[in-house]
Amino acid sequence: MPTATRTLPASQAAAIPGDIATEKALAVVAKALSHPARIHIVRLLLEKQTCIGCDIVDEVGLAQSTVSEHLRILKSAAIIRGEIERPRVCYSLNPDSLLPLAGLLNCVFA
Amino acid sequence: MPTATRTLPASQAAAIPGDIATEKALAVVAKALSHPARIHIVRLLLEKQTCIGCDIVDEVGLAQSTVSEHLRILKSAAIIRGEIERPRVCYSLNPDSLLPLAGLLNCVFA
DNA sequence: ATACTATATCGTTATTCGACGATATACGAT
DNA sequence: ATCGTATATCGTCGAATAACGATATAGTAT
Repeated sequence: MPTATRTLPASQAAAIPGDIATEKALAVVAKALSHPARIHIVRLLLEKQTCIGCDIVDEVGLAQSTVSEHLRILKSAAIIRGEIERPRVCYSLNPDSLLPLAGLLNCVFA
Repeated sequence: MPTATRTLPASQAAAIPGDIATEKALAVVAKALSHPARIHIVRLLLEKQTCIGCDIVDEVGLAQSTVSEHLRILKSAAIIRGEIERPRVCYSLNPDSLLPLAGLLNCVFA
């Protein structure tokens, strides 16, 4: 996971992203983050880098099927990735998915 | 973990926010941003600093009652404020409300 | 083969959301 | 007092969400 080349300032300093497609994309990411359990999962992956599903279930404290659904939602927004290691799945963050939203928020504080 | 102390507003740099209350608060802000029309409104206010409601209605292109509801949702998350100037309301961003979410996202890129 | 583990999917239920038109409110102007 | 403007609220409807238990899937171990 090479972090050296992440270009935060460049992508953020730019103009406020304006087109409809971008707004929809931002809304999709925000919606994926719009539940406490999913925030919890993101925070967990931020701390641990990677985590297998069953540990996430324990940590979140909801039914396995419910957590699986939250993971599916995060995956469908590309916020996390799941690498299959049967019978487990090893989850990790995909920071790129958060860049547009981070960019918008940084515009607020620019 | 993240070692970062980028110099944005000081309140962002800290550790990953952990407690349940914070997670709920983050989810509330994310949910308020989880609709394209509301992203549009935020972006608009970012560009224009302030904007009266009827101009937002024109810009967003949904029914007045629908836009009013979106404004209500943004207001209830404290993302925007509405200053009454009868018969208008002058809306503006409240950046403070976005700090926690911006902080979390910045942790991702730290 | 059988059993166990981890995960995903299905079916159901209650709740919330998003959109709209219609109506209410509050003010300034005529 | 009536009209016009800007905004908020109400009522409704269909769609989406969140939660769960039950079940299916796919691998590993015995």
